[in-house]
Amino acid sequence: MKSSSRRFSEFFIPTLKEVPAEAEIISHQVMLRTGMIRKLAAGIYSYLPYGLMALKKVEDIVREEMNRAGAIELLLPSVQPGELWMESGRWNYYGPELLRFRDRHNRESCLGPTHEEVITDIVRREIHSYKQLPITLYQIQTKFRDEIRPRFGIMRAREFIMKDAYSFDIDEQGCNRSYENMYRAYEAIFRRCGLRFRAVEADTGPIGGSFSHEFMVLSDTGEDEIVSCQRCSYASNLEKAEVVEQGEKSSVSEEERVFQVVDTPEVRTIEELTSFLSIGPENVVKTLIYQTESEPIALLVRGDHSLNETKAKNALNAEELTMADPDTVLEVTGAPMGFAGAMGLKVKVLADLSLKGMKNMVMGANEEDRHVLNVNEGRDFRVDQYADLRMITPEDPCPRCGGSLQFGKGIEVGHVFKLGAKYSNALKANFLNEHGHETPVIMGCYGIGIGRTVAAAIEQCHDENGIIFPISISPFEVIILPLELHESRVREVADQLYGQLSDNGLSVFLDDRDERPGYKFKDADLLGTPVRITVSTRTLRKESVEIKLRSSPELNLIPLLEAATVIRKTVQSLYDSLK
RNA sequence: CGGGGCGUGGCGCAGUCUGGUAGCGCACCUGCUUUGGGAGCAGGGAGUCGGAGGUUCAAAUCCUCUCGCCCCGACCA
Repeated sequence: MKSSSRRFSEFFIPTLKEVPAEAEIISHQVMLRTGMIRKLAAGIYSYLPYGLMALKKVEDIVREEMNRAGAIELLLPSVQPGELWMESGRWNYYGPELLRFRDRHNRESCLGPTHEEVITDIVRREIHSYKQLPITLYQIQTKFRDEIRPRFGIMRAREFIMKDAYSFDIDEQGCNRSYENMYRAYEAIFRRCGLRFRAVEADTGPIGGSFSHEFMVLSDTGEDEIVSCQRCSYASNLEKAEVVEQGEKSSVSEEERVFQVVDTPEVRTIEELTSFLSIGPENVVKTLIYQTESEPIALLVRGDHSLNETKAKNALNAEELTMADPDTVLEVTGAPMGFAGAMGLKVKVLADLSLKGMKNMVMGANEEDRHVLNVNEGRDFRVDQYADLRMITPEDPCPRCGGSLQFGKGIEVGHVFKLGAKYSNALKANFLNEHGHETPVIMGCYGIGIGRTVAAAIEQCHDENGIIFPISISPFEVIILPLELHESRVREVADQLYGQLSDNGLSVFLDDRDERPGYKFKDADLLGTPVRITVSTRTLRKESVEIKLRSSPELNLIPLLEAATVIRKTVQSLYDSLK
């Protein structure tokens, strides 16, 4: 008998009737109610048996697809020496998210939030020749990131399980192939998990690297905003989405009018300004004073646009970018916040492309309670550099094909990066190429949040009664509910079916608790097992059992003699639908 | 870290303003009845009221400090 089959009475699934107050989103609520997880501390969870089973289902799919793609599994330590992080330069860069401590010998250590350093260390020690490349290594392991604010249960925990893979190639072309290969494996993985997802272009963040895609599960509870093209396959994280400036703006051909200062008492925001002056926000230049790690700078965007800090950071090549505090604003502009303008600024000025050539704009006068009208670049202020600095809007066209864009939310469950030689250079992971030259290995890295994938699946597949598991990640494939345990025939048939299906390799959950029918139905719905079999005196009167899919309200009777076969086929067809 | 909120049997909450025997629903245990959508009756067990200090004849309740958790923001796979 397959060991994954279980009897409720001999298993441990502590279900909850009421929703714990701490849970906000559906997946968190339902994972607590089904007894999948329990919280130990903020962002730290115990996985109870039912939750662990779901995690393992996802892990198994990930392993199969990674192995199929030629990746090789290993397991790296979670405690890592600080030394290695100092060598890569991330000891200082990573910040408080990296949980650091000293061991008894007073050696700096940390809990691994990711494993580029460790894996690169292995490769630098063991790989010396192009003949050993390419290679892709992966692990499924617990990570720790000391998040400022963990939330949504397992969705954004401090301790979490992640599959991380790292590819090593002799050159860029090879790395691109490895990247492609992983990208395709990811598509296969999430498809098999029964998820509606989209791969989007993304910023690389602190992991670094040259380009990257995020795999987003489409869900309104997602924390990331994504845009996708309705016509072509373009999809992107909102913060990464390029804006293509199209055509000439109406005001570009205008005559430059006479510069004019106006009194605007207590008018600070764009809304206040546009209603005070009765103009449209597109005629206003927003002057934002920011602070990088080295200097204050001014960023200009149009009044109806918002600044994309990621783009600004990249355009400036800055490591840090934060809104300047009121004192800095006063120092740079000579005015309190709300009246900043670009005229006469000593700091570097970057402007969004949409402002290029715009005439007779309105901006702050760098003087309290004053704005200026008819401001023109060149004549009245200077721009050091034009760049794509703003957030894309629903009015903007697709940067690839010009089609219209759709905005939505997503949960990031996977991320693939092309790292290039960032870590191999820092850690001197070199090999000898076929010409005998020492060359850095070219790396890629690829993560999947295992727990987050389970949570995202629940977020996407549920109804008011509980989970509707895609069969591929459901802890059990079939749940059997014998309704009247005191009836020996009911119990016998249920037991027999349980044994028979289990022997056939199905994972079956037998609810053999002496509970009333309603209670069992509710729990079965909560747990979300795809196929439900009910055995009762009523069904046995017709020498049948009842079959119902969790995903459909339809009830059907199947004759006892055919039951096992029909159930097997039903399960199989559910798997087939995920291919 | 800034703003807001909450800590009272396992879970969900009332009681705190106005100090005076610690309560309700669910869950749990025993018995009987009940059995197709979270049963009924009867009986029962279970709480340092987050912690420390203080005020008071008397503190869940008032004061001070502290810890934990949740939400919003900044941050982030």
